[in-house]
Amino acid sequence: MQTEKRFQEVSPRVHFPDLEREVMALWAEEDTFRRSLAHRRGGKPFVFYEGPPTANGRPGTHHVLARAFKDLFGRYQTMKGRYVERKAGWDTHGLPVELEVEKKLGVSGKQQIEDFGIEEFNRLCRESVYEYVSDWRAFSERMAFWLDYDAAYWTLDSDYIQSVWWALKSIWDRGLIYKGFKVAPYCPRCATPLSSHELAQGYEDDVPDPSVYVRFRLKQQPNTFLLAWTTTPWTLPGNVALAVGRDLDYVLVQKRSTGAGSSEPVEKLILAEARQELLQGDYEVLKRFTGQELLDLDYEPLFPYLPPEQRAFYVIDADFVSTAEGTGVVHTAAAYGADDLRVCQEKGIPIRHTVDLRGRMVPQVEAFAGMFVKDADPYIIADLRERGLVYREEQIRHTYPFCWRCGTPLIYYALDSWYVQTTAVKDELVANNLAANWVPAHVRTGRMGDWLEHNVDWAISRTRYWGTPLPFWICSCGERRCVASAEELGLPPETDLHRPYIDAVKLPCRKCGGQMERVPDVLDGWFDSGSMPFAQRGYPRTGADEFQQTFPADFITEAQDQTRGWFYSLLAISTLLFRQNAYRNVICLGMIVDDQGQKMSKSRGNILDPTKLFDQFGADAVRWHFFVSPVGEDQRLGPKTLQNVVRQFLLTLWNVYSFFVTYANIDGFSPESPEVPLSQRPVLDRWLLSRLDHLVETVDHDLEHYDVNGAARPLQAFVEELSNWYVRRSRRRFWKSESDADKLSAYQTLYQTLVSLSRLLAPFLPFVAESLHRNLCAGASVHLADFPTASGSAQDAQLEQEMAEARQAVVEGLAARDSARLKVRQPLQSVTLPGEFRPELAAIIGDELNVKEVRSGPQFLLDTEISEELRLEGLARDLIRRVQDLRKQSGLQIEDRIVLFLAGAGDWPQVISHFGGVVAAETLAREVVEQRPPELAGAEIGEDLWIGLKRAS
RNA sequence: GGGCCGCUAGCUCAACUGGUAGAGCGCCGUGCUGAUAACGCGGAGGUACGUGGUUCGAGUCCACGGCGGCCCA
Repeated sequence: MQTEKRFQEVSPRVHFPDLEREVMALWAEEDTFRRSLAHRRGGKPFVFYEGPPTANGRPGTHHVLARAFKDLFGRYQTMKGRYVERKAGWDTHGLPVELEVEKKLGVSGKQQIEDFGIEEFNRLCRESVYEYVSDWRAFSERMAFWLDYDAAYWTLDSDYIQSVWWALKSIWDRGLIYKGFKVAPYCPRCATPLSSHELAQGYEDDVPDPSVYVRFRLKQQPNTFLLAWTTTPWTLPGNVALAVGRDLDYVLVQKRSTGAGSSEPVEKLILAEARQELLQGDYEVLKRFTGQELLDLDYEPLFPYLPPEQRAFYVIDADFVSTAEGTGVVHTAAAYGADDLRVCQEKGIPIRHTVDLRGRMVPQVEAFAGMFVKDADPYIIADLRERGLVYREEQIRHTYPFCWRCGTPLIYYALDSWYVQTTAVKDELVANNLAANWVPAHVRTGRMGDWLEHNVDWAISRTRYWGTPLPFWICSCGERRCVASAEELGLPPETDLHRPYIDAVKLPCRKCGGQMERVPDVLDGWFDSGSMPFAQRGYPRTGADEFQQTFPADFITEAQDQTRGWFYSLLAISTLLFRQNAYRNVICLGMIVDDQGQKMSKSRGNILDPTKLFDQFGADAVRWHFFVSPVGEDQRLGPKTLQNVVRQFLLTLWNVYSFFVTYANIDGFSPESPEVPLSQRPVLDRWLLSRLDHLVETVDHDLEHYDVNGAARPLQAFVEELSNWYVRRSRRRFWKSESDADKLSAYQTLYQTLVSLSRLLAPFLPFVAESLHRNLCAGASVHLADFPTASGSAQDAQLEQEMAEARQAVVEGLAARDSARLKVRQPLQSVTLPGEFRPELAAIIGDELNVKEVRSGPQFLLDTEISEELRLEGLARDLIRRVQDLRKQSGLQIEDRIVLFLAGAGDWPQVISHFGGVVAAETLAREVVEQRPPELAGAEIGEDLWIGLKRAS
């Protein structure tokens, strides 16, 4: 072996964030990502779809989770030889962007936006999107998420929009797009529906509202009334039905007569048996029955304002009826409740408004026309009271939503909405979902399957400004048309297709020759992102080949809140257009919660800033934490957890590596040295290589099957074994003076292990693995390397088993020493172990336990007798220990040779004469001199011994 | 109100299909160290969210309830 340093010196004290920045610089300089792509060009594609983050707001720690998983498989499959195109994408449309611009402008609500001007408003929305993109890119690069940003797709591009239009047109042509109503929380002052996100911001507790129990007279039994309850009397003029539960129990009751004589017939009331407590007075139950018997009974409308076009004003069955509150008979106003609307649509009951878009009663509701809904409440109650239809009235306090902008009480209101009739393909959706491999498996039939079982039509329109404009044109004659491209409108393909420009485009009506106008709504942003498999190619106008080669995806991953989001929109659109799912494998990740298990939110102030985590612990540490934590479950994350990852795993790995480099340089180890055949390597090496081969097998298999925990946890366990058993047991082999086959075998084994390990770890820890690999492999990037493959031939299950038994024997031996209060430095004569150990393992056991002989016998027995010879040897080992300390204190290098000076009395001369050679060998002393030179500092050990040393020249 | 997931040591989490509850961190004692931000051995620490049930046997299967998370209503 030569003495030149083959490997760059590695400090055991490493600062991972700094290391990562150095690696990033290297990647930038060498363009490693592109080279990794070019390297595999022509390989079988592995198709990954990037679920586009909303380019609005800064990245959070939950984004690290998803991006770590995305990156893991991209790198792994690349190393397996696949070509993994990783096209970035940006979700650029939607309400969050609009709200941000509203905030910037200090305007709120649709009226103010329109006053401000849609053109300028949308221009600012577009601008706002670009502001965050550089943040996102820097963040992603910092965590080593390799993605092709230069080829990113943008949902706001004209090409993208036209692909989406084409998709809508295809669905339109199948007859699966229709216009209907959708009930949404609505602010009558702002004249706008609110998203669930906005809704959540405006709830107030203890809001007073009227609570009214109303009599509905049965047509066939004018003396019998159904009792129904409402807290929104303004919806009563819109009543069209009463809902009961088919299987709930009801009673017919009558007040006990207080005496004879009254000629007035006594009224009978119907309500749920469980709700009788609300009755005022002494009632007797005349009859009990289930809701089934009430179905189809007609009742008298409370008001005459809605002459029915079809059957209405009768008792219907509904699954949402409960007896938790109210009467078990639910007043149903088709246009003012989501349940109401749904059940009326199912029953064919007509849906008509009694309230206009400003929240005022329409003219047809004569007595209350023009009143604001909340103002109309007392008048409506009074009207009913006068007619004897109010059974009971009071006030309640409950939680009620208000507009987060203006404080106006919200109402639930049916608005025109465009739908995709996904229920028409429900069976296909279910089947296509079942064809996908879900991780964790339960999501497939659980969360996702359940959602599909309860599938409702997809409301795709939004009455907003910044989004893909709906390509629907309507004529006053009723003719409707869907457009699939700019060309169809006579516009160049690169035209900005956003509002307001598109609003100005009128089309001639093919039917009546009149002018068709565009439906002013924009598209639900989920339709944008769910269209990405083809829209990112501009398909079908462009990119047909690329699309066909990259559909469906082999793999996607996002967090579980995407079940109803992207996971669904991809599935729904692909099913409608291509009759299959858009992805084959999907990992559904959990949410990030703080170390208290609470959701992270700005208002709680428990948000973890990922860049701070990267600066403190490094991105690899954060990534690794996610890979070993249970996939698909909530992830608790705090600084302590990450500190643990660094100390326990990353530093352990690093120190093994640093150890290797230190000694390999001292010894001039060359990776090209002729290989010691496996069969000739010592047992420890054969054991490690067997473990390694098993590890390769496990990691490869589990990554192939998307089992990230299954791959990461054994890696962590291996590093622990490597450090705390293999290296610990092998240290002497590395730093002994002679260069023999044993030493070479140790170097070759550890080198081979570290190289394989760095390749195994590359997808998980791209920075650390790169740093190791480059130094070990003459500057070659690990991300251009092949993933290790298990040979099988190195595996020796028998040996692994025996080693496990040997380690167990060591554990027991050390425990026995401890309870006999015999410190380990004191040699003992023998230990007797049950079972046979091959000599090499027996030697290891003897060394660990510091005993001269390892015998086999019927049971465990530690010989605790200390002979004079053993006692002196124990002193010798004390001496060695002292000298080593002094070496270290004196700042000597590990390989420095010394001259050792000893001056001792009592036992020491005898120790030196018996064991001086051993002491010299262990402490790298060229000579041992029994004198105390006055110029040497040295150290007094107890009363009888002085030691000193100097570097040998 | 509904669906899914989780609840195991102070904390973070394991335990293949039912078979004596484990690890890491933290704590205490001790040993070892040219062994690293260490490592070894020993110890303290558990009514497994609760209640019922199935079973020779339940952390594991079933039912009901509680708490947390996500989604839907």
